[in-house]
Amino acid sequence: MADLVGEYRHKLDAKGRLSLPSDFRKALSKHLMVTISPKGECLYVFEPEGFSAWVSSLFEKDGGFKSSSSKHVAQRKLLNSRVKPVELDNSGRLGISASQREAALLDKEVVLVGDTDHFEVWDAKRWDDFCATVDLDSLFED
Amino acid sequence: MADLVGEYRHKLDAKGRLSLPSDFRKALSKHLMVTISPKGECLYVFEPEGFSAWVSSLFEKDGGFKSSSSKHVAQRKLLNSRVKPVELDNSGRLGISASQREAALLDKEVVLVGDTDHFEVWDAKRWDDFCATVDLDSLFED
DNA sequence: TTGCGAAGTGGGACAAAGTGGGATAAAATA
DNA sequence: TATTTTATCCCACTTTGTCCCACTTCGCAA
Repeated sequence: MADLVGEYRHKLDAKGRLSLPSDFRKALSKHLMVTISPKGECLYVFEPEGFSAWVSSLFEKDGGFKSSSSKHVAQRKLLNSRVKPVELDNSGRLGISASQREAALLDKEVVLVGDTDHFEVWDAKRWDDFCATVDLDSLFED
Repeated sequence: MADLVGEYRHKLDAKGRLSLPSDFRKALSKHLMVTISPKGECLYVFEPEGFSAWVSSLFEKDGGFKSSSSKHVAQRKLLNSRVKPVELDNSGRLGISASQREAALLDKEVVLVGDTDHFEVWDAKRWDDFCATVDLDSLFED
């Protein structure tokens, strides 16, 4: 699979359609999974296998504990309920449902952010605010 | 079989009919099995094979204990008594009996939740309450 | 600069999905 | 049997999504 990187500022049209950067389009298949990020601040877009792998990875941290506990069953159910399969149209756009747009507060101006195995869709202003909170300088201090 | 995911808000009409999301309809046959969830908080909808597999799976956890014990016989009997076969009508809707509607406290506003091999039917408010109790943040703590 | 193709955007026309309700047939009650 | 009730079938309305085409912008090359 791909290695998605970069930030792209695109527009969501009146019908909720979002055209992907051509780099993303080349790296991904036409079948994608869109889900609300766990904290609800943006949307994640995966390929189907990537989504499954991501969910699984969330449950492997507790040292191999299998998903039998009722807490994990509920978490898994919620994660699965929030994902929606979508297909790209003939112009390479994906339709984002009204409920998902609302959940991530997406307006017209959005930012697509590559993050290795998936990309994220942010409201432009929200993304700018997020960037402002990240302190890169501390990486270079001694 | 299918891989049912996603959350869909639909309405139960005055006759107790429920239209399925087209994604579910594509993934399932017209013959379905509706049963009250063990805890009674919603309905489960399976394909016939899926229902059988689910019941069987419930009895495999006790470390290979076969269903010979009278307790298991009774449990199996009860589970089978609570399931009702239904067929989709020509518009892709399934009729939910009055008794099952009551059991799961289904009113007009319901939520269909995909969960891999089956989907669940929740009263909308009840589902929202359930979601609110699930803590996803703990999956991301270290 | 001009021409060309690819990328991003917008919108109209049509089809499908979800919903509601009336008419008819089957079942239940008296 | 007559009457009420329940369920099934069919049609219709409204909304949403899909498909297709067109316009614009940008970059690259002749």
